[in-house]
Amino acid sequence: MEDQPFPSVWTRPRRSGRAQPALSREQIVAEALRLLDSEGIEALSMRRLGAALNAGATSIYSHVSNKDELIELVIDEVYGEVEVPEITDPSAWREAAGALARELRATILRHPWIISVLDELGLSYMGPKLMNLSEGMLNLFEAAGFGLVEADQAGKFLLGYVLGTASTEAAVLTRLARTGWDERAWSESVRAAATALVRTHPRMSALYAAQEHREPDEFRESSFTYGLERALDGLEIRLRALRS
Amino acid sequence: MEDQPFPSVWTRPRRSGRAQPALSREQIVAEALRLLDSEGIEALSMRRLGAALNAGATSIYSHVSNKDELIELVIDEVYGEVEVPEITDPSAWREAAGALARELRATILRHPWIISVLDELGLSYMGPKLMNLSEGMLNLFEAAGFGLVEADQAGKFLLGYVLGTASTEAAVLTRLARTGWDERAWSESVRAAATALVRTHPRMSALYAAQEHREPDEFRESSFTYGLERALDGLEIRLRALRS
DNA sequence: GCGAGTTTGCGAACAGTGTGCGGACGACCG
DNA sequence: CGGTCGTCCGCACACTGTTCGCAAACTCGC
Repeated sequence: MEDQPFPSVWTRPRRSGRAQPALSREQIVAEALRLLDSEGIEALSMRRLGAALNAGATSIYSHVSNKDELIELVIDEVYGEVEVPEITDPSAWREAAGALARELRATILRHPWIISVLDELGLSYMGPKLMNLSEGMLNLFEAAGFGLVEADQAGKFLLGYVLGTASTEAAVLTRLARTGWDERAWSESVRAAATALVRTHPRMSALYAAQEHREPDEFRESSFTYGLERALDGLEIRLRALRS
Repeated sequence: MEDQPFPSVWTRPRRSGRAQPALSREQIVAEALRLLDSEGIEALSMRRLGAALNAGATSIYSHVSNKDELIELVIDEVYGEVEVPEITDPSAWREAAGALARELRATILRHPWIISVLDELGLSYMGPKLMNLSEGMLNLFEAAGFGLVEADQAGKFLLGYVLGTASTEAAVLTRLARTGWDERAWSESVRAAATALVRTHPRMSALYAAQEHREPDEFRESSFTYGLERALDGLEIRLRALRS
């Protein structure tokens, strides 16, 4: 980090050395998260991360065995941002589930790089923060009136929808950030391309024409809300069937 | 490719040369897809792909400007595998939508590497095969009774659920393939880990205990079906409300 | 107080990546 | 026949994750 004109044995400054432990796993994970949020997935290299920590790249390996493991830790950290509402009154379930879904979406959109790392999630669900999230979700849906096993399925259903939808949104956002485009201009160009295909794809071109004057982000959000309501409706009629 | 003892100008075999065009975009995409399916995402390097085509790595760049562009082409190819059912009778919509959802899930699970490339999907929806898919989906939901704009939202809802759920499944599968584990053994170890957390996570440990003797893949599928039914229910009551 | 052992930091090196450059070559057009 | 064009590809560059081995510093038993 601090450059050294003569890297000779004598001139060595303080060897940076072992002053205090200097590096900790928490620090590393936090810095990785900051790097990811500000510059995206391809900015996270071990060398850059090391530099950001005023350390060498390989120093990280004392606290984390792998880049994959590091990413798992970061992902679990992100899961920790999601707060699961607690309810006692079963009639409050719908609002609570909706709030959970919205918060999960917001979390994904706050860290859009997470979708390029989705294939690591298969194991990371053993992470403590995700365990808490799952536990809270089971709690929520049990309080709503589902049995334990069905509460799990209901939760997976809702989270599946949110994950799929928000992933698509995040893909658009990262693409825009990478190319430096504006979301409005981009959707204009898509609309133009779609309207050029009237003959083969009449509904698509009609669809884009109908949405000419909508703000893209407001449109994305209202689409999300539409699906969320349908999902909650589906759960609600199932709950009604269970009660009778 | 064919090794040459003396790479001198005279001894040169036939320079392989320009016999026939030898490489085409279709060929490259097909070979990339084969490579991805058989060995996963990290096996796809330009050098390996070139070698698989009996060509040099950089030859590919004449037909495709980028690795990212190549991946977009491959993704669109995969979308082409999804067949959208056509209906005329509105009452057949539920079955048709369910079939579409199942087929999309099957397609994702057939190409599980696709989730590690999800962040490219943001633009690739301009690909012709995906356009066809979208057009067909709009058709389906319009025939079911939705207006054009709402048909789009309904389709995004259903596909969002499928994408999210199948992504999670694919993540598990690729993880297993990478580590060489068996799905059954893996779910056993997860269950063991979960039951050890009774104090802090009672519902999770109870949940895993209750599912001790289920076959993991059958369980995944039934969870998917559960969510699919809820999603279709949600759409159905909306349709009923529209009709009255 | 002091040597032994463990932990941490890190420079060098290795195998591998995507891709720009420039040359070579075959095919086609005038 | 000459020139231009598109394709093929070896080389090189800047980068990646990770291993190895060594040096420094902290911890602990005596």
